[in-house]
Amino acid sequence: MFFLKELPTRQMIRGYAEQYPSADVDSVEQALKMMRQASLLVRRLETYFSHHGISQQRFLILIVLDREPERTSLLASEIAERVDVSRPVMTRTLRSLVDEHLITLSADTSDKRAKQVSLTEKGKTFLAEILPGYFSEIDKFMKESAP
Amino acid sequence: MFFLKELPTRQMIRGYAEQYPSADVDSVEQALKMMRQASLLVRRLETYFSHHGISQQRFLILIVLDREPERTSLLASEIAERVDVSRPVMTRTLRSLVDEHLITLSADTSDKRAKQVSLTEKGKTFLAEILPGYFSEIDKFMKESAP
DNA sequence: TAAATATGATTATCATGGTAATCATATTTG
DNA sequence: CAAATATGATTACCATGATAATCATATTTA
Repeated sequence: MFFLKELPTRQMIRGYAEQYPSADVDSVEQALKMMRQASLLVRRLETYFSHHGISQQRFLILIVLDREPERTSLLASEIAERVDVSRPVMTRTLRSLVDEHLITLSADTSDKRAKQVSLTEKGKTFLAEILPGYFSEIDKFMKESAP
Repeated sequence: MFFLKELPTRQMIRGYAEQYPSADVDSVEQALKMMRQASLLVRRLETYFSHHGISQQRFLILIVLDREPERTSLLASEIAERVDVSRPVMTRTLRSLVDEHLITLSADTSDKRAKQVSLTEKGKTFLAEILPGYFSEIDKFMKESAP
């Protein structure tokens, strides 16, 4: 992440922009601000999650499973693709969710390599409990940092 | 980080917003987009840095040292404060920068606990080499993701 | 000033991100 | 159809974030 408090000055960006005339000082400055803001929000949300014994990554997996109305399960690789995280990370994170009984894994009937992942009832309930607070944390953050 | 590809739908956010009327659907949606965008940019920059044998964190330390015109060194704790990262992370990262001869550490004369951190000539040169590419990566990213 | 508290840095430990390599099974292709 | 290739999942290993505890030294306070 990117927590730098004092961003590079416009002056400094301009100095480098001179060497690379295509670089737009405003858009670089905007990008740096965006990374800082997003990092602060992620940190805030991680704190929220930690108070509920979960993490952003585990939360996103639950969300992705819950959001699939026409399917009762997804492959681990499908979740990794949607959450956009590497498969080894997925393997590890799914294990921790199984340990907490928030999801279950089952063998795929047509592909012996694959694993189907489903939300448990506990997982659904838990998600429903923490989601309002999640949105409310985001909302609070945005109101605080508004100009 | 936050890489979720398909963000929660407005519909879904609205559902939770109903329970928490203070939550503004637009600002929540904007926040989710911001986290995703920033995460993608951070990932892009980490790739850039890895091609140069450095990391975002190590880079930011060099930047902070370089940006202090009236001082030749900063305390480790001052850098941690500016980069907004925990001190144990700072200790570890400074060690790797020393190993690569990009900074030097020296004892503080007035406080025996403290360590002064300075950029080496190699550190200054290296920073000057990678900075233009850094800004240009950001600029490219912003142009790509512009509407 | 002696005791209590605070601070700079570090160590130990844990969580979570990544890539490379591997295993098992599917799929494609010669 | 056998060999080559691709894919789902995992293991091993490394980087980087955090907190708690510790050590040494400063500073405050009783």
